Amino acid sequence: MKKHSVSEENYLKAVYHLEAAGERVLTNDLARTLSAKPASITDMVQKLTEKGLLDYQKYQGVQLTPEGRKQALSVIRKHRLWESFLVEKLGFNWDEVHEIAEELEHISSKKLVEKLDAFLNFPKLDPHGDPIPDKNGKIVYDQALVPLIELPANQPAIVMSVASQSADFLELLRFNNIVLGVKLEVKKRFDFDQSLQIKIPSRAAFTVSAQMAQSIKVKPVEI
Amino acid sequence: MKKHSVSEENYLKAVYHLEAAGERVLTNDLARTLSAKPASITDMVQKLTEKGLLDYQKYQGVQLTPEGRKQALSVIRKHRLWESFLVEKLGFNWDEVHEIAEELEHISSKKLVEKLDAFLNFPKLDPHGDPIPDKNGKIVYDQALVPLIELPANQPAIVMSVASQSADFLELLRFNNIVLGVKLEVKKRFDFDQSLQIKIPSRAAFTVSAQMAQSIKVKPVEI
DNA sequence: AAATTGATTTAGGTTTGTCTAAATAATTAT
DNA sequence: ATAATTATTTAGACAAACCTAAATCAATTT
Repeated sequence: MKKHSVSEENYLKAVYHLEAAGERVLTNDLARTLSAKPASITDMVQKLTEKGLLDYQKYQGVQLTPEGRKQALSVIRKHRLWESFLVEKLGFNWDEVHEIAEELEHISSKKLVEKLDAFLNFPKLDPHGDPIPDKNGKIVYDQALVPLIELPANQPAIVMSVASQSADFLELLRFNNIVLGVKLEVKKRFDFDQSLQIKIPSRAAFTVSAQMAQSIKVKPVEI
Repeated sequence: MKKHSVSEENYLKAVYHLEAAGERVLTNDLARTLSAKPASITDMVQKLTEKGLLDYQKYQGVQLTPEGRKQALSVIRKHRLWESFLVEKLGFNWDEVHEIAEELEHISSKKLVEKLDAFLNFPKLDPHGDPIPDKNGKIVYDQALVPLIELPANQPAIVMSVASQSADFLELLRFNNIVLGVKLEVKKRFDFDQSLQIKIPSRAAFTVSAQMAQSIKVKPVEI
């Protein structure tokens, strides 16, 4: 288990996240998420395939090998632990930690990660509600989570997680005072643009776009 | 105030540490501390001179410019704050934090550094007894420190700082149970090899080499 | 089935930070 | 003062990770 460059780690992480959406990951998708040109992606995935971390086939995109997935999960583990540290211990807001964690996740010391984990009391979720893989890469998803867009009307639910870390998205969340743990209900859905009217107890109702509602994960609760 | 590459930061740091010893810093000295070939040093110091961080003159070595010194101190500040964090909060031993801090010192967020500083309660010294520059690069040296080798016999003193982070050096310190804050006296000096016999209260006396005694900084105390 | 469009790959180039080998300057010893 | 030694610089090369432009493959439309 040697160490990889920052770039290599970012490629593995990107493939991991894109794979979640389904089948093989295409060059162009990687180009978009990594902000690089498709030609550069081809170079790099070939290199990572030679190292046994990806399985690449011309024109057919890539897949993580078991070893590649293990590496990706290790980076994601570090990212989420550092985010937890920044919020829990240093008092950052949850919408300003992603960029910093993008740097911290590449610090290599294994011992550091384990000590950090212990210092944080072995958290299961990061500040955005995403699960933190354990040291063996095991990751526990909450099966009960659904995107807000799929929540039936008048079914109370708790906001558990958000599926994007983009600054624009988090800004809008904050504008609407949506934080993890808040309880809400869908009051109305507008077929025209799929937008939803949302009610949070003791606040005025407001609407969110379909795009927003897609990225907010909630857990329905008993009535 | 733009950001610099990891390599550039390491060059500035190396020049800063070597400058402490006296006048201009020579290519070969940098080659040694940075583990690079002299030819590579020449290239890089030329580049840093063009950026206004170093003042380089052919065959005459380099000096930090005010801007270069400011950058170097910023990196050193981060290094020492992270070392403090690793020891104080994560429970590392002082002899295992240097390598990790070499990576952490290059994390760029200014806000992170200030929050970390506050979290640690604005420490003045790092775990090795070295002063931590403040956010303006101001650094307070304890004028009363002398190398153990210069301590007169039978003059009690407190170990305040060590002038090397090498693993071999720290291992030997540990072997002799020398930690920061410990009180000791020189009992005898052997002219043959300049080695010293040291006594620490309630422990058997032991000897240290001149090389060791050079790197241990102590503060004499009243009798 | 041919043509157009879009995705992907290839070929060749750039920058950063390193290297080796050869040339030159500075220093030290004779 | 000259020779030998050591330090430094120059020149040319290389790997990593990116780029642009051109070529090729795949998918879709007509």
